[in-house]
Amino acid sequence: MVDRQPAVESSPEKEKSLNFVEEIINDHLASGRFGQRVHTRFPPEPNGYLHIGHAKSIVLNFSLAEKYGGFCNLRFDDTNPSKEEEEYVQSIKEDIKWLGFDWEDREYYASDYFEQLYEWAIKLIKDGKAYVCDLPSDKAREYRGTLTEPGKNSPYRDRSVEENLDLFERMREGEFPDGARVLKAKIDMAHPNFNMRDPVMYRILHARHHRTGDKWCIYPMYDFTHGQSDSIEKITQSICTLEFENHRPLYDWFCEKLDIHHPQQIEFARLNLTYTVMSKRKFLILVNEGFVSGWDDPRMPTISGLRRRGYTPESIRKFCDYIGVAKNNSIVDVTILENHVREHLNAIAPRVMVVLNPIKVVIENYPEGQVEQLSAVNNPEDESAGSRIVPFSRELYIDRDDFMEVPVKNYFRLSPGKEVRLRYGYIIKCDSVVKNDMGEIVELRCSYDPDTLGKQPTDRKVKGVIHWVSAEQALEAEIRLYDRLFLAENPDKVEEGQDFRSHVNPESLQVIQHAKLEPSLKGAQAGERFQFERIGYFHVDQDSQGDDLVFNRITSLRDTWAKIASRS
RNA sequence: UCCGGGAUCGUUCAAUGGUAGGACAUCGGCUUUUGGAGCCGAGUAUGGGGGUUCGAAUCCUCCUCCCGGAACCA
Repeated sequence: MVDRQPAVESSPEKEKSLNFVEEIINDHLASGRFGQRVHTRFPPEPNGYLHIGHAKSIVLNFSLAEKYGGFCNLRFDDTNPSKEEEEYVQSIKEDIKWLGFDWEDREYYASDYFEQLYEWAIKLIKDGKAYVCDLPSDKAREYRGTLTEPGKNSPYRDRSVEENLDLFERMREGEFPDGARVLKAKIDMAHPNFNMRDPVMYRILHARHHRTGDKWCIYPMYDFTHGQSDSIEKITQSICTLEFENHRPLYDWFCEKLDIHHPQQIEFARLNLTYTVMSKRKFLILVNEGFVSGWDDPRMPTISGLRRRGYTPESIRKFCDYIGVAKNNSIVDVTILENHVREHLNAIAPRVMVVLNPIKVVIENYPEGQVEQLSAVNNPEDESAGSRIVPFSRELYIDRDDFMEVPVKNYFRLSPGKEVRLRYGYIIKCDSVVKNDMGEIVELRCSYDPDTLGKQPTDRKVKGVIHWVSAEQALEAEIRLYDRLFLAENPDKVEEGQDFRSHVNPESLQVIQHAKLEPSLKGAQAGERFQFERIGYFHVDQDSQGDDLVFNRITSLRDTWAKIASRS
């Protein structure tokens, strides 16, 4: 494979400091350990959906390859047929593509290496470095020793090479039931690192594999697969998470004993986020017990959940880049993620006016039947986004939050006798309040100042600006207001006898059925994102059917007023 | 308890023997037809003790705390 040109150097005056992985790579480059090559890989097990934590690894591996002009492979670590499925392969590929990365033709599967792995196992047996062990798993556990006591040698440890070869071949032939025998590496039962106490290389598993079918009934373990797969693919830096640190000596042992290309394993801290959980097991509980609607529920930190929520791939990539890579366990504040999507959407999302919780406004001095077409800017951050027309008429809707019968201090929206600016429109004044028998406000009677369209009155200052929708032309839609799934910063921190379930936010989803939308939203397509002015960013959900639109709240706008109001 | 890691503002990442810095969060101000966005400013950190050095977050040493490890999972 030819090397690519490194990505264009960023401006030298703004030199970004290197993370520890880049420092290691630079050392390798300087020493020439792998020539001048950088070749990484992202190695998911196809046994679940990808989440934001995987995104960190994906971004790291692919970006490093790009930065150094190398390559990044996609390799499925599919050595456990009892847990893996084709469905997951597809979703993983889709998620990586959506994030914006391309593995080109380098899509590999550990299962493609099974034959080579088998031959390498034979070699180790012949070299006296592996043996077939008949100890059942519970016995094997006893022989392994404990944290403080060394293990002891299996009684099968000194079988002859011939016997081992014979037994291992018969394991492959399917002569023995699951669990009857394993192939182990002969290392050191007294090693302080458990992974070196004669680790299992192969187990018997009469299970159908999603790619190799029934060809095999013995499957290699992770430790006997991963390093060699890296080796076969001529990987240079094999980047994984911290929990594999203890496996590195074994990774190195196999490469050495097999005398094959030997990549450098480098471990980094996985991503943790506040107010969420990040494990397949917990996702499964959330889905199975109905806390969420599925793996792609917009509250889930899965890639598919974030996608459905409306997050942009750019913002996720930028976030991953921003949080950096290090070895200390950290919990990243989820607001940092939210800020990244806000920042991106602020630049690209068209603005529209939507009233979530409508209250009718009648402008009594505005002619009945008259409709004015007002011009509204699509995106103040992007002049090229142009403008659109919004109809204005005698009857409108405004949000309930934008009116207070008895205003609190510093409230500068609408209240009796007070004025407010209708965004892109006129200044109106609330003259009276209409209530029903229950005392609930059903309507506001107002008057408008015709001389305030596009200009500020000279005799007074009107500070408040609110959004609105013309009643007759309004569209209706379902709006799903998503909030964080957990109320606790760390959902796993619980009282005795409880678990993360007890921290689930019962109000993480609030559905609004008949929100009022400005008519320009007609024809909005699933996947489009908008800023509802003064409210937040919203994504047209796939549940939308033609004119029956469904919007997901991606994230709210920063709400300074809410902050002030909640303080008092 | 054994082995392997880790410890810097509230959070996260820098500073690689030479003024501890940025971002987010917080607080204050300016500006604004989004209480949005933007702009300006403020406060807050080297886990602890010893040592080396003119000088230590950085090197040495002892201690403390946190994380991971005893699947025929990855």
